[in-house]
Amino acid sequence: MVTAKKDDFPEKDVQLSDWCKALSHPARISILRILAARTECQCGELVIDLPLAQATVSQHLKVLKDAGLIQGEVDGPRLKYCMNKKNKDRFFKLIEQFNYHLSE
Amino acid sequence: MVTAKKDDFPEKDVQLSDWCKALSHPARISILRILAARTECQCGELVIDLPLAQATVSQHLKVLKDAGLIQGEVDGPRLKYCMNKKNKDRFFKLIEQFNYHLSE
DNA sequence: ATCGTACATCGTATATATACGATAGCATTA
DNA sequence: TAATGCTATCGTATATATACGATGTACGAT
Repeated sequence: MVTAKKDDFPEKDVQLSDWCKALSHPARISILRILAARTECQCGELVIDLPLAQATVSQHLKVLKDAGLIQGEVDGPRLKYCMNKKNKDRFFKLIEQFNYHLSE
Repeated sequence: MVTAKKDDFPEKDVQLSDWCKALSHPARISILRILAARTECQCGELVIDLPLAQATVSQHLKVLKDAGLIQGEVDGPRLKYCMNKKNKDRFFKLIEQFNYHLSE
């Protein structure tokens, strides 16, 4: 990329594409499924369930966190992750609008 | 990536992540919007509407085509692109299922 | 104070993605 | 046949993403 052209596009589409990018790896989709099932979860538990090294899982968590789809909470001695429901709902609403717009 | 771990994940999640990846750039979201509005469209028309060079637009079209979200049709002398409605509907169905699964 | 546990971050290797100019292919038109 | 218009592909530069071992950080337990 000589220069990033991404921001020459409508804000809404940039937001939608950013969220889609956050879901563009099956590990991150799996993480969201696991978090939904357990309400909250430590990184270590995810490492057990996923075919990836701890550093890699941590990296995927960062991507989801930066996209605002999950959040980390300090729960006493442990760091627990959980879904950011507000943004999750925003994402699915935006996707639904997009679908509606395409189908008209 | 030393080795791609992608395929160690459930087929359904790989499919969903592939479609999300196809939507992970605002140019491709814009292209889908334009195609939906015009039913069908030539590459050249897209180049006019997007802040990108012709080669780059063609590359984005390839990504969408490879993901199965659009298709090219030879219409007499011209090559016209249009949505692949079947796969588009599959994608939004899968996304909806995913949302349902997360909300449970 | 030391140890162990849990996790983030660093460093690094490699693969993909983004962007564009240049060029090739392939019809239609002159 | 030559010129034109449209688009895919090549070549190339650069930015991001993926993956993991090693290391750093924080803190409760011994």
